[in-house]
Amino acid sequence: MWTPAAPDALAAALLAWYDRDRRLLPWRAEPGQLADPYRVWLSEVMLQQTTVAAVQPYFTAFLKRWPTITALAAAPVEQVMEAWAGLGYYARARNLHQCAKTVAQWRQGRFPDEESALRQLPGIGDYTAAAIAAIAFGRPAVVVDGNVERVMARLGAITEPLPKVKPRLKALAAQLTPETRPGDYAQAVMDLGATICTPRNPACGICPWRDACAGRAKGIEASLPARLEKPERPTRFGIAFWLLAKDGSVLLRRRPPTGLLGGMMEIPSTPWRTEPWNLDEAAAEAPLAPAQLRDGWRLAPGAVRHTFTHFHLDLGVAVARTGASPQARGLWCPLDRLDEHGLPTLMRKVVRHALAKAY
DNA sequence: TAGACGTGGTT
DNA sequence: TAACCAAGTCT
Repeated sequence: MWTPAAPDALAAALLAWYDRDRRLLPWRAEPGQLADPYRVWLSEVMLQQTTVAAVQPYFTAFLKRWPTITALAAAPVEQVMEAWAGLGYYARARNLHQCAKTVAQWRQGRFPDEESALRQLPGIGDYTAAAIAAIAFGRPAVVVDGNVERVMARLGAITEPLPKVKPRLKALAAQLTPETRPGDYAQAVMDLGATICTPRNPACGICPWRDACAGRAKGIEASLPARLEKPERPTRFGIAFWLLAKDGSVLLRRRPPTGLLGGMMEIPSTPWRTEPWNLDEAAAEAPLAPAQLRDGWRLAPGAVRHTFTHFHLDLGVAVARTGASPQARGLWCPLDRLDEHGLPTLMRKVVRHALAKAY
């Protein structure tokens, strides 16, 4: 296995680059300082599989609304879900709130300062536990995210594919992790991956590790890390029901607490299945029986296309009107108050489609 | 353990 | 345009 000739020198070079070129982000402390654990935790959870640009406004809004972990713990989970709407991976919001309650109730609002204890909290896995231990508590934890995996694969010219090669990449990362300023070091490697050692067109010419990089020396850096082929994404079909009451409100419903878009509000719809639906067949799944509708269901032209991690969704929108606001499983919501429910992006697309095509 | 789990920017 | 993939975790 390839090993760096002088790991200490590499870490030092990276820290020097970081001190000069680091990005200014609202959750970061000054170089050499430890950051507030609450901010570190909140930002790291938001940053899971999510870009810095997407996270920034949410981080600011959360911190303003819930300045401490105790305040967050005291909030109803529905409000946390609503504030998270649009960020994706909604189990994170539920776990975030559960974690806040646990730390507030059992630890007086103070996070554990060790990786192993952090790892026990909901929503905190290997990466996040190491990141909090390093960045908020100065522990020399080995922080490995997608950036670090890419940087290590290139630095060591490691060509075996992910995910099998993860342990090797972590072992290399461990060799390089310094005892001094481990939090700054962790953020520096991730910054390096995000800004220089990028997935495509890495800027090797300005990389502080260019002279040590075995991948660059072999000219194979752009192809690393290798990955196993992913199965292709199937397409699923559904029909959403845009049901308008006489007073102009529409019917919403809350999804089950776990699973896809778990706990979020939605426009009711048929199940999402592999076969397309025809309107008559779909109407049997509607939240209101045909007898209670003024006319029948009418299919709006076009459809909403949305891509999830593991499938494409083709969602038609059926429209109908009804009398007053009859009993239905769900919540009648005035059109101008839809925002207050924190609809996930897919459901915002359905709203936009209905408003554009159905009036 | 491999699949479920969102979204938006980039190419 | 469609594929790729980003500061992962959970089951």
